Amino acid sequence: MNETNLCPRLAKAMDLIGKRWTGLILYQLLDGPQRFNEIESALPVSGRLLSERLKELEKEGLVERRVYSEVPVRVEYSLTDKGRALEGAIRNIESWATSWL
Amino acid sequence: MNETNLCPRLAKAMDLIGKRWTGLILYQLLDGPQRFNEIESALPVSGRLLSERLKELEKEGLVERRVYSEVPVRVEYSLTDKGRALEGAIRNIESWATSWL
DNA sequence: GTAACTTATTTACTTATCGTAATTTATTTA
DNA sequence: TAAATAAATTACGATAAGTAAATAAGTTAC
Repeated sequence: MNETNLCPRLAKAMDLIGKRWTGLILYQLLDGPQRFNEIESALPVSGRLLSERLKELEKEGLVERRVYSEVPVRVEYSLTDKGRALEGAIRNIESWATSWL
Repeated sequence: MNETNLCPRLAKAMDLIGKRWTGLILYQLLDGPQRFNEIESALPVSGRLLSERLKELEKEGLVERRVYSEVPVRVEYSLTDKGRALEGAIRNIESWATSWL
Protein backbone atom coordinates (compact mmCIF):
# COMPACT_ATOMS: atom_id res chain seq x y z
CA MET A 1 0.00 0.00 0.00
CA ASN A 2 1.48 3.27 -1.09
CA GLU A 3 0.91 6.96 -1.64
CA THR A 4 -0.95 7.88 -4.80
CA ASN A 5 -2.26 10.99 -6.44
CA LEU A 6 -5.71 9.50 -6.70
CA CYS A 7 -8.54 12.00 -6.44
CA PRO A 8 -9.59 11.82 -2.79
CA ARG A 9 -13.22 12.53 -3.60
CA LEU A 10 -13.45 9.66 -6.03
CA ALA A 11 -11.64 7.46 -3.55
CA LYS A 12 -14.15 8.36 -0.88
CA ALA A 13 -17.10 7.83 -3.22
CA MET A 14 -15.81 4.40 -4.17
CA ASP A 15 -15.19 3.61 -0.54
CA LEU A 16 -18.80 4.44 0.25
CA ILE A 17 -20.41 2.68 -2.71
CA GLY A 18 -17.86 -0.06 -2.56
CA LYS A 19 -18.81 -1.08 0.92
CA ARG A 20 -20.78 -4.26 1.18
CA TRP A 21 -24.58 -3.72 1.01
CA THR A 22 -24.38 0.04 0.60
CA GLY A 23 -25.33 -0.05 -3.08
CA LEU A 24 -28.30 -2.29 -2.48
CA ILE A 25 -29.49 -0.26 0.48
CA LEU A 26 -29.44 2.92 -1.59
CA TYR A 27 -31.16 1.08 -4.44
CA GLN A 28 -33.86 -0.07 -2.08
CA LEU A 29 -34.39 3.46 -0.77
CA LEU A 30 -34.92 4.75 -4.32
CA ASP A 31 -38.42 3.31 -3.91
CA GLY A 32 -39.12 5.86 -1.20
CA PRO A 33 -38.89 6.08 2.58
CA GLN A 34 -38.84 2.72 4.28
CA ARG A 35 -38.63 1.45 7.78
CA PHE A 36 -35.87 -0.71 9.15
CA ASN A 37 -37.64 -4.03 8.87
CA GLU A 38 -38.78 -3.33 5.34
CA ILE A 39 -35.24 -2.84 4.16
CA GLU A 40 -34.08 -5.84 6.13
CA SER A 41 -36.75 -8.00 4.52
CA ALA A 42 -36.03 -6.72 1.02
CA LEU A 43 -32.31 -7.43 1.13
CA PRO A 44 -30.21 -10.37 2.25
CA VAL A 45 -28.51 -8.27 4.88
CA SER A 46 -28.57 -8.90 8.59
CA GLY A 47 -29.94 -6.37 11.04
CA ARG A 48 -26.53 -5.92 12.54
CA LEU A 49 -24.95 -4.69 9.33
CA LEU A 50 -28.03 -2.86 8.12
CA SER A 51 -27.94 -0.82 11.29
CA GLU A 52 -24.24 -0.14 10.85
CA ARG A 53 -24.57 0.87 7.20
CA LEU A 54 -27.56 3.11 7.76
CA LYS A 55 -25.63 4.86 10.50
CA GLU A 56 -22.70 5.44 8.14
CA LEU A 57 -24.96 6.67 5.36
CA GLU A 58 -26.72 8.99 7.77
CA LYS A 59 -23.38 10.33 8.97
CA GLU A 60 -22.34 10.98 5.36
CA GLY A 61 -25.60 12.75 4.70
CA LEU A 62 -26.97 10.34 2.09
CA VAL A 63 -29.76 9.01 4.26
CA GLU A 64 -32.10 10.61 6.74
CA ARG A 65 -33.45 8.83 9.78
CA ARG A 66 -36.82 9.78 11.17
CA VAL A 67 -38.33 8.34 14.33
CA TYR A 68 -42.09 8.17 14.84
CA SER A 69 -43.06 7.66 18.46
CA GLU A 70 -45.79 5.21 17.75
CA VAL A 71 -46.43 1.84 19.28
CA PRO A 72 -44.26 0.13 18.66
CA VAL A 73 -41.79 2.73 17.54
CA ARG A 74 -41.46 3.29 13.80
CA VAL A 75 -38.20 4.41 12.25
CA GLU A 76 -38.13 5.48 8.63
CA TYR A 77 -35.12 5.91 6.46
CA SER A 78 -35.10 7.98 3.29
CA LEU A 79 -32.64 9.40 0.81
CA THR A 80 -31.45 12.98 1.11
CA ASP A 81 -30.77 15.05 -2.01
CA LYS A 82 -27.18 13.94 -1.79
CA GLY A 83 -28.26 10.34 -1.67
CA ARG A 84 -30.80 10.70 -4.44
CA ALA A 85 -28.11 12.26 -6.59
CA LEU A 86 -26.63 8.79 -6.86
CA GLU A 87 -29.71 7.48 -8.61
CA GLY A 88 -28.14 7.86 -12.05
CA ALA A 89 -25.13 5.81 -11.08
CA ILE A 90 -27.26 3.13 -9.50
CA ARG A 91 -29.62 2.92 -12.48
CA ASN A 92 -26.58 2.65 -14.69
CA ILE A 93 -25.33 -0.33 -12.76
CA GLU A 94 -28.82 -1.80 -12.87
CA SER A 95 -29.01 -1.58 -16.64
CA TRP A 96 -25.49 -2.91 -17.00
CA ALA A 97 -26.54 -5.87 -14.90
CA THR A 98 -29.51 -6.65 -17.11
CA SER A 99 -27.41 -6.31 -20.26
CA TRP A 100 -24.31 -8.20 -19.22
CA LEU A 101 -25.11 -10.59 -16.38
CA MET B 1 -30.22 -12.80 6.75
CA ASN B 2 -33.21 -14.00 4.84
CA GLU B 3 -34.68 -14.96 1.49
CA THR B 4 -35.60 -12.06 -0.77
CA ASN B 5 -36.97 -11.58 -4.23
CA LEU B 6 -34.10 -9.26 -5.09
CA CYS B 7 -33.04 -9.35 -8.73
CA PRO B 8 -30.10 -11.74 -8.75
CA ARG B 9 -28.36 -9.87 -11.57
CA LEU B 10 -28.44 -6.60 -9.70
CA ALA B 11 -27.29 -8.39 -6.57
CA LYS B 12 -24.37 -9.85 -8.47
CA ALA B 13 -23.49 -6.51 -10.05
CA MET B 14 -23.51 -4.82 -6.68
CA ASP B 15 -21.46 -7.63 -5.24
CA LEU B 16 -18.84 -7.08 -7.94
CA ILE B 17 -18.75 -3.30 -7.85
CA GLY B 18 -19.25 -3.29 -4.14
CA LYS B 19 -16.11 -5.25 -3.49
CA ARG B 20 -13.28 -3.20 -2.09
CA TRP B 21 -11.00 -1.74 -4.79
CA THR B 22 -12.96 -3.14 -7.71
CA GLY B 23 -14.43 0.23 -8.66
CA LEU B 24 -11.10 1.98 -8.54
CA ILE B 25 -9.37 -0.77 -10.50
CA LEU B 26 -11.96 -0.51 -13.26
CA TYR B 27 -11.69 3.27 -13.15
CA GLN B 28 -7.95 3.02 -13.53
CA LEU B 29 -8.29 0.68 -16.50
CA LEU B 30 -10.55 3.17 -18.28
CA ASP B 31 -7.27 4.93 -19.13
CA GLY B 32 -6.29 1.96 -21.24
CA PRO B 33 -4.30 -1.26 -20.82
CA GLN B 34 -1.93 -1.19 -17.90
CA ARG B 35 0.53 -3.50 -16.33
CA PHE B 36 0.30 -4.85 -12.83
CA ASN B 37 2.75 -2.46 -11.23
CA GLU B 38 1.18 0.56 -12.91
CA ILE B 39 -2.17 -0.19 -11.35
CA GLU B 40 -0.56 -0.98 -8.02
CA SER B 41 1.25 2.38 -8.07
CA ALA B 42 -1.83 4.33 -9.11
CA LEU B 43 -4.04 3.00 -6.34
CA PRO B 44 -3.61 2.50 -2.62
CA VAL B 45 -4.15 -1.23 -2.98
CA SER B 46 -1.66 -3.89 -2.04
CA GLY B 47 -0.33 -6.39 -4.55
CA ARG B 48 -1.99 -9.18 -2.68
CA LEU B 49 -5.50 -7.81 -3.18
CA LEU B 50 -4.83 -6.37 -6.61
CA SER B 51 -3.87 -9.82 -7.78
CA GLU B 52 -6.97 -11.31 -6.20
CA ARG B 53 -9.31 -8.67 -7.65
CA LEU B 54 -7.85 -8.86 -11.14
CA LYS B 55 -8.30 -12.61 -11.06
CA GLU B 56 -11.95 -12.20 -10.09
CA LEU B 57 -12.54 -9.57 -12.75
CA GLU B 58 -10.89 -11.77 -15.35
CA LYS B 59 -13.05 -14.70 -14.30
CA GLU B 60 -16.16 -12.53 -14.63
CA GLY B 61 -15.05 -11.40 -18.07
CA LEU B 62 -14.63 -7.71 -17.27
CA VAL B 63 -10.85 -7.69 -17.59
CA GLU B 64 -8.45 -9.37 -19.95
CA ARG B 65 -4.98 -10.48 -18.93
CA ARG B 66 -2.22 -10.57 -21.51
CA VAL B 67 1.29 -11.87 -20.86
CA TYR B 68 4.28 -10.63 -22.85
CA SER B 69 7.27 -12.92 -22.55
CA GLU B 70 9.82 -10.18 -22.29
CA VAL B 71 12.59 -9.76 -19.76
CA PRO B 72 11.39 -9.33 -17.19
CA VAL B 73 7.91 -10.57 -17.98
CA ARG B 74 5.26 -7.96 -18.71
CA VAL B 75 1.62 -8.56 -17.89
CA GLU B 76 -0.99 -6.15 -19.15
CA TYR B 77 -4.56 -5.85 -17.99
CA SER B 78 -7.30 -4.23 -20.02
CA LEU B 79 -11.07 -3.90 -20.02
CA THR B 80 -13.22 -6.17 -22.13
CA ASP B 81 -16.39 -4.85 -23.77
CA LYS B 82 -18.27 -6.06 -20.74
CA GLY B 83 -15.93 -4.15 -18.48
CA ARG B 84 -15.97 -1.01 -20.59
CA ALA B 85 -19.76 -1.11 -20.52
CA LEU B 86 -19.47 -0.01 -16.91
CA GLU B 87 -17.83 3.25 -17.89
CA GLY B 88 -21.09 5.16 -17.71
CA ALA B 89 -21.75 4.01 -14.16
CA ILE B 90 -18.21 4.80 -13.09
CA ARG B 91 -18.26 8.26 -14.66
CA ASN B 92 -21.54 8.86 -12.93
CA ILE B 93 -20.01 8.08 -9.58
CA GLU B 94 -17.06 10.27 -10.46
CA SER B 95 -19.25 13.27 -11.21
CA TRP B 96 -21.32 12.66 -8.10
CA ALA B 97 -18.11 12.69 -6.11
CA THR B 98 -17.05 16.05 -7.50
CA SER B 99 -20.50 17.51 -6.92
CA TRP B 100 -21.22 16.19 -3.47
CA LEU B 101 -18.01 15.30 -1.69
C1' DG C 1 -49.29 -5.13 38.25
C1' DT C 2 -46.72 -8.01 35.60
C1' DA C 3 -46.15 -10.89 31.69
C1' DA C 4 -46.07 -10.98 26.84
C1' DC C 5 -45.60 -8.44 22.36
C1' DT C 6 -43.50 -5.35 18.87
C1' DT C 7 -39.68 -2.79 16.36
C1' DA C 8 -35.21 -1.16 16.28
C1' DT C 9 -30.83 -1.84 17.80
C1' DT C 10 -26.85 -3.93 20.26
C1' DT C 11 -23.85 -7.57 22.09
C1' DA C 12 -21.26 -11.84 21.96
C1' DC C 13 -19.07 -14.92 19.37
C1' DT C 14 -17.42 -17.40 15.16
C1' DT C 15 -15.83 -17.13 10.48
C1' DA C 16 -14.13 -14.69 6.49
C1' DT C 17 -11.56 -10.99 4.40
C1' DC C 18 -7.90 -7.46 4.50
C1' DG C 19 -3.20 -5.31 5.10
C1' DT C 20 1.75 -5.82 5.57
C1' DA C 21 5.87 -7.83 4.61
C1' DA C 22 8.55 -11.54 3.22
C1' DT C 23 9.03 -15.26 -0.26
C1' DT C 24 8.75 -17.48 -4.80
C1' DT C 25 9.30 -17.99 -9.91
C1' DA C 26 11.48 -17.17 -14.04
C1' DT C 27 14.79 -14.94 -16.75
C1' DT C 28 18.68 -11.91 -17.81
C1' DT C 29 22.72 -9.24 -16.75
C1' DA C 30 26.93 -8.04 -13.88
C1' DT D 1 26.87 -17.38 -9.09
C1' DA D 2 24.96 -13.33 -7.28
C1' DA D 3 21.97 -9.46 -8.24
C1' DA D 4 18.04 -7.51 -10.47
C1' DT D 5 13.35 -7.18 -12.15
C1' DA D 6 8.05 -8.03 -12.54
C1' DA D 7 4.28 -10.68 -11.19
C1' DA D 8 2.30 -13.35 -8.01
C1' DT D 9 1.88 -16.07 -3.65
C1' DT D 10 2.28 -17.13 1.29
C1' DA D 11 2.08 -16.40 6.28
C1' DC D 12 0.06 -14.15 9.81
C1' DG D 13 -1.93 -10.59 12.84
C1' DA D 14 -5.81 -7.15 12.37
C1' DT D 15 -10.35 -5.83 10.85
C1' DA D 16 -14.96 -6.67 9.14
C1' DA D 17 -18.89 -9.70 8.34
C1' DG D 18 -22.48 -13.39 9.58
C1' DT D 19 -25.54 -15.54 13.08
C1' DA D 20 -28.21 -15.63 16.96
C1' DA D 21 -29.47 -14.06 21.30
C1' DA D 22 -30.25 -9.98 24.23
C1' DT D 23 -31.82 -5.27 25.22
C1' DA D 24 -34.87 -1.02 25.41
C1' DA D 25 -39.22 1.28 25.46
C1' DG D 26 -43.72 1.40 25.30
C1' DT D 27 -48.67 -1.26 24.97
C1' DT D 28 -51.82 -4.42 25.44
C1' DA D 29 -53.61 -8.88 27.67
C1' DC D 30 -54.42 -11.26 31.72
